[in-house]
Amino acid sequence: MTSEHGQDGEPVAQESHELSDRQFAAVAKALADPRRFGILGEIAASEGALPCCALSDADKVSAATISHHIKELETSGLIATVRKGRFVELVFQRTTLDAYLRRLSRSLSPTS
Amino acid sequence: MTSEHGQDGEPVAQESHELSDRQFAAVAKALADPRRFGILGEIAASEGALPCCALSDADKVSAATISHHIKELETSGLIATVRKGRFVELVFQRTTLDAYLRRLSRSLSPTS
DNA sequence: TCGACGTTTAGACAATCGTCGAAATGTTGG
DNA sequence: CCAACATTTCGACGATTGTCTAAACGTCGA
Repeated sequence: MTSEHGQDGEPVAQESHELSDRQFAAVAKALADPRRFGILGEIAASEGALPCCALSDADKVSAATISHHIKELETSGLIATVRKGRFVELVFQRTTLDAYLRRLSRSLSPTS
Repeated sequence: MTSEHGQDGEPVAQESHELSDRQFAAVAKALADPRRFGILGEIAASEGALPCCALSDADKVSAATISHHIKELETSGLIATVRKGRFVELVFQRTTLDAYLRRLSRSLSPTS
């Protein structure tokens, strides 16, 4: 599953557009856990793609926990996943992060 | 105005510098709850200061809950509180938000 | 084919979280 | 002084979360 997880028919898009309220909340929540943020940082650093098992956290927590965090990052739109045989490539979605930063700035700016 | 109150003994006070790892995590967590983010938005909107009881959420949840969120926002450094008689003035700390945005951008940028 | 490997799912558990009501604290005005 | 008000603290509750183990799934190589 390389796409998203909308549940009420509202698709969770990852264009350079604005984030829906739901996706904005999902991104904020995804960034709130230090371990998850660390994983995201690693994915963002290795621009391109890397499999789950290459994450440095892979030997700090169980595979199930990694999978859980990956799913949450994907649901929020911060990363995309691409199956490559046995592996799953993790791709950072910078557009989502940028949209989050924009909305955060905008919705807390004095002229809002 | 740009320098924090010199001799108050207020807990969290930081310049427009970098956030510590702990404060970065605290800000991320503080922003992760929609209601708390809404409260922060209201505080940021009324640039200057407003008391807790003036928050629009004040009639949606109990006073205890408001107080809890206020404390979390204050602990993270996103707002400051100033007692004004019976009231507590809430002051948005834009420098903290800006520092958070900067660190978020920087730590997820390709050249990190 | 079969077994090893990467990943996901299911189920469970403790910790944390958002919320509440009630009581306490502190402050102002009559 | 006292009553009303703003806020905080306390203790509790259900929901969510991060984590685990065990099992299942899917894919490759020998």
